[in-house]
Amino acid sequence: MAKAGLRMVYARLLRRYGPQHWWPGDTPFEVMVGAVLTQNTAWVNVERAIANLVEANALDPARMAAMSETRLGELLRPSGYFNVKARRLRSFCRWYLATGGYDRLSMLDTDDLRRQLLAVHGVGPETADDILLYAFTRPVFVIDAYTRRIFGRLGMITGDEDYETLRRCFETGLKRDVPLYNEYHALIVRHGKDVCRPRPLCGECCFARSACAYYRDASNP
DNA sequence: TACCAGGAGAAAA
DNA sequence: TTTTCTCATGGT
Repeated sequence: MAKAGLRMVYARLLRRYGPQHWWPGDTPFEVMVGAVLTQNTAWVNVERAIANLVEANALDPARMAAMSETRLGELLRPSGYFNVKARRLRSFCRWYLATGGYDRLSMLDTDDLRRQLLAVHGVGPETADDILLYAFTRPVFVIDAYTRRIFGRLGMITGDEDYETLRRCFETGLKRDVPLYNEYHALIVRHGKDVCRPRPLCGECCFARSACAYYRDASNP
């Protein structure tokens, strides 16, 4: 993928939306919990589930690991897939405690930490990379559905490449820079929510053609 | 009413 | 190995 194209899209997204100040979460552990809960789920519903955890004084790896899946599922209900996510979060918390928590995990190199995350039940490539970038501040580019849709419509990718292929595309096309990866992914999500929807909701973005007319038209901000 | 949302794992082909 | 199915609440 053309490096100039990647830089151009970033510059235009940043100019249009400004810094997004991601990830919403007060602690690295809360970021990790949010990364699991947001799987195929709107963030507003994740916030409700996290609020339930805080209210129950359960936003803690030891307490979540000790809680029954049924009880944890009740707290996670607003985020959807609550039975699935209760099991995944308990698996994650058991792993997190067994490995010694944040300080010990921070000592691992990025590749090793990524391999360990991917071995946890319920942590796939996107969730692992969310955690690496936003909780451990590692230079890993997160690929999500918005990334595929936006860059597919721009004609820069086909959109059906496998995850690792796309991650390499972005990481080799951009300098290894945590603040850049952080902001770029946040802007992609913002633009995806804003105008680059699955179906046309406004005239700003072309949904009928393979390329995105919005970014082809240099007069747009 | 139908679609969509910051995926992942299991089952089926 | 690749594709399809399942999980679920809440907003638009």
